[in-house]
Amino acid sequence: MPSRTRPGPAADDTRERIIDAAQAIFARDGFVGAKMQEIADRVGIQRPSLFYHFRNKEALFVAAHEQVFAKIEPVFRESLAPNGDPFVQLDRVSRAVLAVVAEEPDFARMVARTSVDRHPAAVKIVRTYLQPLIDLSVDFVCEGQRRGVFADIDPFFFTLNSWGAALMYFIARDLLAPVAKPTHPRDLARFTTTLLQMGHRALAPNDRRAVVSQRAS
Amino acid sequence: MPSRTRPGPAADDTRERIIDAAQAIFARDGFVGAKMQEIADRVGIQRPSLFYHFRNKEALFVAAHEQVFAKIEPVFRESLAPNGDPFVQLDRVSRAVLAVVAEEPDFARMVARTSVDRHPAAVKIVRTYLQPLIDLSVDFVCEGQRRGVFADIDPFFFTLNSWGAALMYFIARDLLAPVAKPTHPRDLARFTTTLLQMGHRALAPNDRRAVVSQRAS
DNA sequence: CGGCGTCTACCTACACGTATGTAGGCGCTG
DNA sequence: CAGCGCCTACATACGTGTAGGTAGACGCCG
Repeated sequence: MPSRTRPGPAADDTRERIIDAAQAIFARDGFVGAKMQEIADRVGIQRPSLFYHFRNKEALFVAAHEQVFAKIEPVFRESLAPNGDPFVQLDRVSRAVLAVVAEEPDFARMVARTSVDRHPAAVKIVRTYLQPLIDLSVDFVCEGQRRGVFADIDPFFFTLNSWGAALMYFIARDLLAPVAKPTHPRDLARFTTTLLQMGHRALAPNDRRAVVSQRAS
Repeated sequence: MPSRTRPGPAADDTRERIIDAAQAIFARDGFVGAKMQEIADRVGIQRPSLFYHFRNKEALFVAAHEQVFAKIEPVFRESLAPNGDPFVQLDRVSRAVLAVVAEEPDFARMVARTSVDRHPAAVKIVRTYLQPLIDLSVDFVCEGQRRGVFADIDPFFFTLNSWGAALMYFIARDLLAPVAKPTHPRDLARFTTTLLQMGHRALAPNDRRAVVSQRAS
């Protein structure tokens, strides 16, 4: 437990460096793919020393994810704070999350990985840290729908759609287009937000005829 | 290679069943996470028998993905065939892909996994099978932009955004909401298409004022 | 103030489980 | 009887976690 009375001066630093290294490795390789040896190498210590700081691989996995979600959660929660105009909230959360993710691309990969992985360790992370954020999103959409501002589509689907759209870019970018020009996060936020806003406006309860006519064609 | 002169009556069937099982396991666990033992169990044969049909794990991995992309690729390519109205193409490809994916959820997970995984085996799959589809999407957006129909945003970003939005639902659905009511693929396609259409219309070169005014607020 | 015990942080060496891939045998079927 | 398809048994490699040891910092106490 972190409630150590007087931790050695260097030890605390090492613990931090282990978590940082673990984040990068786990983000890239997932729980099973990640090797403790590589994490140790990156920190510059011997592998068994990791077990001095963390009980086992899963404990390190949890610690690494805890740190990531601890950074994302407040940003997310504040952006979705009640505001009056759901579209303003949508705009805020899109920009805020993209800003965080843009400077720490590992974040996006970790979130994506835990979503895809069915390994018990990953599932536990999702249940504990990701699910609440998803719920928050879903509640937000529901509230917007209750007020008749958002379209009457499955809020859960809408939420996942949005998350997928936002995350995919950072996940696949360096793999698929190593030389792609780095789009500024501001522009990404602009497009994503606009996309979602327009989608919702188009499907909003009080203006649904456009969609119906499209489907009829 | 599948060019076997006269495969025994049962052998060919077994090979098929191995690939089917492998698809499910690889989709769930990725290359490293998947265990040959579990694949063999599911087929109902002993593990070493897998090596009679496939040289090694990676060969099976490739075969499983080959089959998936072989089903998706033509659907995708035909939907994006030149048509005149890019929005019609957008609509077609969205519906077509979602229809395929809806009846074979493993497809979505395999595509997502290979995108996230950095394992050499997965990277090779992406390079060989996924990259061409991505390129096709990017070309489609570029063509739409050249004609002034689509907004002038990074086509690569737009493509990944769309893929992410479409895939995420099927990836995370059963994990995050085991009891969510099953939305009909038709409705998903409707929402996704409309979202993208509206986003593009809103950002289209000849009507960009709406966006600018939104950003100014 | 110097010697002692102890704690931290790390090391080397190893035990153990598990996963892939191979060697060789056996039965069925054309 | 030949060979396909599958089996049992095994070789080998790798990855986690443990046992136990060591160097140095620090408090303490005679």
